[in-house]
Amino acid sequence: MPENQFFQSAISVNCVVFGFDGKDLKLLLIERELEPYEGYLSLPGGLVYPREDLHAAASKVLHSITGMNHVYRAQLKAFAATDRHPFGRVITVAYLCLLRYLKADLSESTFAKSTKWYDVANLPPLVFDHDKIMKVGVQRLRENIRSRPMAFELLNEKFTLPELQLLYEKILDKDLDKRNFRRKINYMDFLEDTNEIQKHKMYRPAKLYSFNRERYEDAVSKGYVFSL
Amino acid sequence: MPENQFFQSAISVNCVVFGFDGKDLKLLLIERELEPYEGYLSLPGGLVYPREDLHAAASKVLHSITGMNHVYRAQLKAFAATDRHPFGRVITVAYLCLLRYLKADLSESTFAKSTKWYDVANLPPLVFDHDKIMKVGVQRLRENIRSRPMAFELLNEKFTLPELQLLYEKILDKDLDKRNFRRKINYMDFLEDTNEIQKHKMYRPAKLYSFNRERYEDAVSKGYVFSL
DNA sequence: ACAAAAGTGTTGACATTACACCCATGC
DNA sequence: GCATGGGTGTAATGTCAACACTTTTGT
Repeated sequence: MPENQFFQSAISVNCVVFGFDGKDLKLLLIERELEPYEGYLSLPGGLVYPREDLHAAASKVLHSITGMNHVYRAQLKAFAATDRHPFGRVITVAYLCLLRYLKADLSESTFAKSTKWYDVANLPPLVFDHDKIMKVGVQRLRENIRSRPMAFELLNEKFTLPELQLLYEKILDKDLDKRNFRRKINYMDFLEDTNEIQKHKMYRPAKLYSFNRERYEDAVSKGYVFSL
Repeated sequence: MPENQFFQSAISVNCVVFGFDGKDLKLLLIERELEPYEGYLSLPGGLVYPREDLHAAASKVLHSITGMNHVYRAQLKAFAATDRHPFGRVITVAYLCLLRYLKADLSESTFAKSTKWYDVANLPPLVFDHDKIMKVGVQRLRENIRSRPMAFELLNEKFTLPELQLLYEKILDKDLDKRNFRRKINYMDFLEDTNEIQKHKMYRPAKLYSFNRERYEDAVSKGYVFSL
């Protein structure tokens, strides 16, 4: 017998969505189309239906604003301050999401007035407690990027080592030594030289590499631990 | 205007409570006094009142079963499978809790038939998805114990180095080298020799140390990172 | 004096840092 | 041929792992 005072909360998901445009780390934000705070900037998210799974709800949000499926997402943290939402008790579970910047189609978004990428280094204020959520997301990304192969989710399937290094530098907010960085890369035999090179550059083009997930998983099962 | 179909969920907290008896890593479990699953073993927890904060709810649970306040607790993860509770949609936020084994008074518990410590290495089955939650807790403890000063929450204010080392060995489930372990300890000047020694031992007694949190925080603010 | 666990340093292997020049391309 | 960023090795330093004996206590 449910005690009714308890079954009166709502559950939502919010996505801290990172992208990389080749120069800066970006965060995907929407201009809210619904009350409360219509027109203000917010993390993408939505209420979770009574019979809906959280991962599925996060996927739905991501699909609706980017047109993409199977995007990397990991649970970040639950935020449940009693006063975080004006309509009542809404507990939100935040997800850390990574996707390939260029593949996101931001035009077909249905529940936002606009969906845009913003520089993580220079973010506008957000509604509710989304500033706090975003900060936890940035910190988690920073903590995990060196011990997990997350960066490859943000780059194209084929990427160059200068791109990879710059991404690490932007996330960690510090410069890395090119030769030391590349030495570590060379130990990773799941990073494959595609024998292709970049085109349309005004200077020496870089080699293109790809991340072979099967070989990575195989190495992990043999005790390998990622470290960059 | 709230859409009512959304405001029908309940929020609960569950605590993965670790202790250390000097020999083995322990988990605190209760025998449920309420339906569903009355009499079965479960993580301590409870529903969160509409105007109650999650941290406060976790504190309340911990106080009610141990008589202790100000116990270490950190949010672990939210669990929200649609079918995890027979009475309806109940999202639970799990907390990782650490406390001093001997200080817990398990006699005065009000909402459980019994509250007992169980060996983490040899646990009975638990209700709902609590097995899964417990496993995430054990894994998180393992991941974090080397990079955060968490072990001192599990030991008495004054502890010996053999105790500390054994605790690490139980959590990491591997033997550590005594001399290498102690060398790292010696670098930590926030671990203070109390100039006292153990008593009532049939062999050479060990020195007692204490963790000076102020000095630790001070070192952290100067860029120190804990590592053991 | 014996049993049991506490306490103590050195060495070699490995990983990390610092550092400067030549190379390939488009214009 | 020049401007631009891509690509490459080595030496010094710091960190980590392996290893055995002496000390202190209670009985």
